[in-house]
Amino acid sequence: LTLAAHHAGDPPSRRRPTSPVLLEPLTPADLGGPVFDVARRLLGALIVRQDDEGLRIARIVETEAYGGPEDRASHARAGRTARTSVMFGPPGRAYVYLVYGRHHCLNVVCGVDGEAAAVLIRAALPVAGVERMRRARGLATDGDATLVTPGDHRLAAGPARLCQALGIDRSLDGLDLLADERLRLAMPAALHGVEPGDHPGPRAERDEPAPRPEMRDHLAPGETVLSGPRVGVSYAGPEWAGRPWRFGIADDPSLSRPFPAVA
DNA sequence: CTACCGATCCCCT
DNA sequence: GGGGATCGGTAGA
Repeated sequence: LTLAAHHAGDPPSRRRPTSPVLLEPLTPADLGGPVFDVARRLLGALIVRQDDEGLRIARIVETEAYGGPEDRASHARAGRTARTSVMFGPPGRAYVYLVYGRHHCLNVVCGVDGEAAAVLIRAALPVAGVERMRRARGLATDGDATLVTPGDHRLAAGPARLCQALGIDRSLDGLDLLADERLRLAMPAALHGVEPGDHPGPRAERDEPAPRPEMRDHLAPGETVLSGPRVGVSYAGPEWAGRPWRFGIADDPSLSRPFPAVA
Protein backbone atom coordinates (compact mmCIF):
# COMPACT_ATOMS: atom_id res chain seq x y z
CA LEU A 1 0.00 0.00 0.00
CA THR A 2 1.67 3.14 -1.19
CA LEU A 3 0.12 6.56 -0.92
CA ALA A 4 1.45 9.96 -1.76
CA ALA A 5 0.82 12.62 0.82
CA HIS A 6 -0.66 15.55 -0.99
CA HIS A 7 -2.62 18.72 -0.59
CA ALA A 8 -4.94 18.47 -3.54
CA GLY A 9 -7.73 20.13 -1.59
CA ASP A 10 -5.60 23.08 -0.63
CA PRO A 11 -5.47 26.25 -2.69
CA PRO A 12 -2.44 26.56 -4.99
CA SER A 13 -0.87 29.18 -2.76
CA ARG A 14 -0.68 26.65 0.05
CA ARG A 15 0.65 23.85 -2.11
CA ARG A 16 4.06 22.61 -1.08
CA PRO A 17 6.49 20.10 -2.54
CA THR A 18 5.27 16.66 -1.52
CA SER A 19 7.15 13.61 -0.36
CA PRO A 20 5.85 10.06 -0.71
CA VAL A 21 4.71 8.27 2.45
CA LEU A 22 4.92 4.51 2.47
CA LEU A 23 2.14 2.87 4.42
CA GLU A 24 1.89 -0.71 5.55
CA PRO A 25 -1.39 -1.98 7.00
CA LEU A 26 -1.47 -3.26 10.56
CA THR A 27 -2.31 -6.92 11.16
CA PRO A 28 -4.24 -8.76 13.92
CA ALA A 29 -0.86 -9.76 15.39
CA ASP A 30 -0.13 -6.07 16.01
CA LEU A 31 -3.15 -6.00 18.33
CA GLY A 32 -2.38 -9.11 20.40
CA GLY A 33 -1.02 -9.42 23.93
CA PRO A 34 -1.95 -7.39 27.03
CA VAL A 35 -4.11 -4.42 26.13
CA PHE A 36 -1.75 -1.92 27.78
CA ASP A 37 1.08 -3.24 25.59
CA VAL A 38 -1.06 -2.71 22.51
CA ALA A 39 -1.87 0.84 23.63
CA ARG A 40 1.85 1.62 23.89
CA ARG A 41 2.58 -0.09 20.58
CA LEU A 42 0.00 1.97 18.69
CA LEU A 43 1.88 5.18 19.42
CA GLY A 44 3.32 6.44 16.14
CA ALA A 45 0.94 4.40 13.99
CA LEU A 46 -1.15 6.21 11.38
CA ILE A 47 -4.90 6.63 11.01
CA VAL A 48 -5.82 6.82 7.33
CA ARG A 49 -9.24 8.30 6.56
CA GLN A 50 -10.68 8.23 3.05
CA ASP A 51 -14.13 9.63 2.29
CA ASP A 52 -15.98 12.05 0.00
CA GLU A 53 -13.85 14.89 1.31
CA GLY A 54 -10.66 13.13 0.24
CA LEU A 55 -7.67 11.76 2.14
CA ARG A 56 -6.78 12.56 5.72
CA ILE A 57 -3.90 11.03 7.69
CA ALA A 58 -2.92 11.54 11.34
CA ARG A 59 -0.15 10.08 13.50
CA ILE A 60 -1.21 8.65 16.87
CA VAL A 61 0.58 10.28 19.82
CA GLU A 62 -1.66 9.34 22.78
CA THR A 63 -3.71 6.26 23.72
CA GLU A 64 -5.49 4.61 26.63
CA ALA A 65 -6.03 0.90 27.34
CA TYR A 66 -9.42 -0.46 28.40
CA GLY A 67 -10.02 -4.03 29.50
CA GLY A 68 -12.96 -6.37 29.99
CA PRO A 69 -15.72 -6.54 32.64
CA GLU A 70 -13.12 -6.63 35.43
CA ASP A 71 -11.92 -3.13 34.42
CA ARG A 72 -14.28 -0.81 36.28
CA ALA A 73 -13.32 2.08 33.98
CA SER A 74 -14.20 0.19 30.79
CA HIS A 75 -17.48 0.32 28.94
CA ALA A 76 -17.28 -3.48 29.11
CA ARG A 77 -17.79 -3.30 32.89
CA ALA A 78 -21.52 -3.93 32.36
CA GLY A 79 -20.80 -7.03 30.31
CA ARG A 80 -21.73 -7.57 26.70
CA THR A 81 -24.48 -5.14 25.68
CA ALA A 82 -25.76 -3.84 22.37
CA ARG A 83 -23.40 -0.86 22.52
CA THR A 84 -20.29 -2.72 23.67
CA SER A 85 -20.65 -5.91 21.63
CA VAL A 86 -17.98 -4.67 19.21
CA MET A 87 -15.50 -4.57 22.10
CA PHE A 88 -16.03 -8.30 22.59
CA GLY A 89 -15.48 -9.06 18.91
CA PRO A 90 -12.37 -9.76 16.82
CA PRO A 91 -9.35 -7.44 16.97
CA GLY A 92 -9.06 -4.61 14.49
CA ARG A 93 -12.65 -3.43 14.60
CA ALA A 94 -13.52 0.20 15.31
CA TYR A 95 -15.54 0.81 18.47
CA VAL A 96 -17.00 4.31 18.09
CA TYR A 97 -19.21 5.69 20.84
CA LEU A 98 -21.01 8.92 21.65
CA VAL A 99 -20.05 10.68 24.85
CA TYR A 100 -21.79 13.57 26.62
CA GLY A 101 -24.44 13.48 23.95
CA ARG A 102 -22.31 15.37 21.47
CA HIS A 103 -18.80 13.95 21.03
CA HIS A 104 -17.53 10.80 19.34
CA CYS A 105 -14.52 8.73 20.43
CA LEU A 106 -12.59 6.09 18.46
CA ASN A 107 -11.31 2.83 19.90
CA VAL A 108 -9.32 0.00 18.33
CA VAL A 109 -10.65 -3.36 19.47
CA CYS A 110 -7.79 -5.69 20.41
CA GLY A 111 -7.03 -8.94 22.15
CA VAL A 112 -8.77 -12.16 21.16
CA ASP A 113 -12.27 -12.65 19.80
CA GLY A 114 -14.70 -13.20 22.66
CA GLU A 115 -12.87 -11.08 25.24
CA ALA A 116 -13.41 -7.34 25.61
CA ALA A 117 -10.41 -5.06 25.16
CA ALA A 118 -9.91 -1.80 23.31
CA VAL A 119 -7.49 1.09 22.94
CA LEU A 120 -8.93 4.61 22.96
CA ILE A 121 -7.14 6.89 20.49
CA ARG A 122 -6.79 10.11 22.49
CA ALA A 123 -4.69 12.33 20.25
CA ALA A 124 -2.91 12.48 16.90
CA LEU A 125 -0.81 14.81 14.77
CA PRO A 126 -2.26 15.81 11.37
CA VAL A 127 -0.01 14.49 8.59
CA ALA A 128 -2.05 14.91 5.40
CA GLY A 129 -5.31 16.61 4.49
CA VAL A 130 -4.72 19.24 7.15
CA GLU A 131 -6.96 21.79 5.43
CA ARG A 132 -9.81 19.26 5.45
CA MET A 133 -9.28 18.70 9.15
CA ARG A 134 -9.40 22.44 9.85
CA ARG A 135 -12.65 22.67 7.95
CA ALA A 136 -14.08 19.63 9.74
CA ARG A 137 -13.24 21.24 13.07
CA GLY A 138 -15.05 24.38 11.95
CA LEU A 139 -12.03 26.47 12.82
CA ALA A 140 -11.30 28.51 9.73
CA THR A 141 -11.15 28.71 6.00
CA ASP A 142 -8.69 30.61 3.89
CA GLY A 143 -11.42 33.05 2.97
CA ASP A 144 -12.23 33.97 6.53
CA ALA A 145 -9.37 35.60 8.38
CA THR A 146 -11.53 36.80 11.25
CA LEU A 147 -11.52 33.44 13.00
CA VAL A 148 -8.63 32.57 15.23
CA THR A 149 -7.06 29.27 14.26
CA PRO A 150 -4.97 27.13 16.55
CA GLY A 151 -1.80 25.53 15.35
CA ASP A 152 -2.34 22.45 13.21
CA HIS A 153 -0.91 20.26 15.94
CA ARG A 154 -3.97 20.95 18.13
CA LEU A 155 -6.51 19.85 15.49
CA ALA A 156 -6.75 16.29 16.83
CA ALA A 157 -5.43 16.86 20.37
CA GLY A 158 -8.21 14.98 22.19
CA PRO A 159 -10.38 11.93 21.50
CA ALA A 160 -13.41 13.92 20.34
CA ARG A 161 -11.38 16.51 18.45
CA LEU A 162 -9.65 13.64 16.64
CA CYS A 163 -12.96 12.14 15.54
CA GLN A 164 -14.26 15.52 14.44
CA ALA A 165 -11.09 16.30 12.48
CA LEU A 166 -11.21 12.93 10.70
CA GLY A 167 -14.98 12.81 10.18
CA ILE A 168 -15.51 9.75 12.39
CA ASP A 169 -18.91 9.03 13.95
CA ARG A 170 -21.16 6.16 14.98
CA SER A 171 -21.81 5.23 11.34
CA LEU A 172 -18.28 3.77 11.29
CA ASP A 173 -18.82 1.68 14.42
CA GLY A 174 -17.75 -1.92 13.88
CA LEU A 175 -15.80 -1.45 10.64
CA ASP A 176 -12.57 -3.36 10.09
CA LEU A 177 -9.66 -0.99 10.66
CA LEU A 178 -7.27 -3.53 9.11
CA ALA A 179 -9.05 -3.75 5.76
CA ASP A 180 -11.72 -1.08 5.23
CA GLU A 181 -10.78 1.63 2.73
CA ARG A 182 -12.75 4.32 4.56
CA LEU A 183 -10.79 4.11 7.78
CA ARG A 184 -7.71 2.05 8.41
CA LEU A 185 -4.63 1.75 10.57
CA ALA A 186 -1.18 1.74 9.04
CA MET A 187 2.44 1.95 10.03
CA PRO A 188 4.84 4.38 8.41
CA ALA A 189 7.12 1.89 6.67
CA ALA A 190 9.38 4.60 5.30
CA LEU A 191 10.19 5.71 8.84
CA HIS A 192 11.83 2.35 9.43
CA GLY A 193 13.54 2.17 6.06
CA VAL A 194 11.57 -0.98 5.37
CA GLU A 195 10.02 -1.52 1.97
CA PRO A 196 6.66 -3.27 1.78
CA GLY A 197 7.34 -6.96 1.31
CA ASP A 198 10.82 -6.65 2.78
CA HIS A 199 10.34 -8.93 5.77
CA PRO A 200 13.10 -10.08 8.10
CA GLY A 201 14.43 -13.51 7.26
CA PRO A 202 14.75 -16.52 9.57
CA ARG A 203 16.95 -15.89 12.58
CA ALA A 204 16.45 -19.09 14.54
CA GLU A 205 20.21 -19.75 14.71
CA ARG A 206 21.05 -16.55 16.51
CA ASP A 207 21.44 -16.13 20.24
CA GLU A 208 19.55 -12.88 20.34
CA PRO A 209 15.80 -13.32 20.04
CA ALA A 210 14.62 -11.95 16.72
CA PRO A 211 12.65 -8.72 16.99
CA ARG A 212 9.15 -9.86 16.23
CA PRO A 213 7.66 -7.67 13.51
CA GLU A 214 4.33 -7.50 15.32
CA MET A 215 6.07 -6.16 18.40
CA ARG A 216 7.84 -3.31 16.65
CA ASP A 217 6.90 0.15 17.73
CA HIS A 218 6.38 3.06 15.38
CA LEU A 219 8.37 5.67 17.20
CA ALA A 220 11.07 7.80 15.65
CA PRO A 221 14.60 7.74 17.07
CA GLY A 222 14.78 9.80 20.24
CA GLU A 223 11.08 9.59 21.02
CA THR A 224 10.18 8.23 24.46
CA VAL A 225 6.89 7.09 25.98
CA LEU A 226 5.17 8.50 29.06
CA SER A 227 2.43 6.75 31.01
CA GLY A 228 -0.08 7.94 33.57
CA PRO A 229 -3.62 7.47 34.89
CA ARG A 230 -6.47 7.38 32.39
CA VAL A 231 -8.45 10.58 31.96
CA GLY A 232 -11.96 11.07 33.31
CA VAL A 233 -12.46 7.68 34.97
CA SER A 234 -12.49 8.60 38.67
CA TYR A 235 -15.85 6.83 38.96
CA ALA A 236 -13.97 3.53 38.55
CA GLY A 237 -12.45 3.82 42.02
CA PRO A 238 -8.78 4.19 42.99
CA GLU A 239 -7.86 0.61 42.11
CA TRP A 240 -8.68 1.01 38.43
CA ALA A 241 -8.54 4.77 37.98
CA GLY A 242 -5.00 4.72 39.35
CA ARG A 243 -3.60 2.27 36.85
CA PRO A 244 -1.14 3.95 34.45
CA TRP A 245 -2.92 2.83 31.31
CA ARG A 246 -2.62 6.15 29.48
CA PHE A 247 0.35 6.41 27.11
CA GLY A 248 1.81 9.25 25.12
CA ILE A 249 4.90 10.37 23.23
CA ALA A 250 6.88 12.54 25.65
CA ASP A 251 6.70 16.31 25.02
CA ASP A 252 4.62 15.91 21.89
CA PRO A 253 2.75 19.14 21.07
CA SER A 254 -0.36 17.16 20.05
CA LEU A 255 -0.98 15.58 23.48
CA SER A 256 -4.49 16.22 24.76
CA ARG A 257 -3.04 17.41 28.07
CA PRO A 258 0.21 17.04 30.01
CA PHE A 259 1.05 13.87 31.89
CA PRO A 260 1.14 14.31 35.68
CA ALA A 261 4.62 14.64 37.11
CA VAL A 262 5.96 11.42 38.62
CA ALA A 263 5.34 11.36 42.37
C1' DC B 1 -40.94 3.69 32.18
C1' DT B 2 -38.00 7.11 34.63
C1' DA B 3 -33.70 8.85 36.40
C1' DC B 4 -29.06 9.36 36.36
C1' DC B 5 -24.71 10.39 34.27
C1' DG B 6 -20.75 10.10 31.20
C1' DA B 7 -13.40 7.43 28.24
C1' DT B 8 -15.43 15.91 26.28
C1' DC B 9 -15.11 20.41 24.57
C1' DC B 10 -15.75 25.27 24.50
C1' DC B 11 -17.02 29.61 26.17
C1' DC B 12 -17.65 32.43 30.03
C1' DT B 13 -15.86 34.92 34.12
C1' DG C 1 -11.17 28.06 36.88
C1' DG C 2 -16.08 26.78 36.32
C1' DG C 3 -20.22 25.20 34.16
C1' DG C 4 -23.50 24.03 30.33
C1' DA C 5 -24.69 21.42 26.20
C1' DT C 6 -27.05 17.05 24.85
C1' DC C 7 -28.61 12.19 24.26
C1' DG C 8 -28.15 7.33 24.52
C1' DG C 9 -26.87 3.57 27.54
C1' DT C 10 -27.68 1.38 31.68
C1' DA C 11 -29.99 0.21 35.87
C1' DG C 12 -33.55 0.31 39.00
C1' DA C 13 -38.53 0.86 40.12
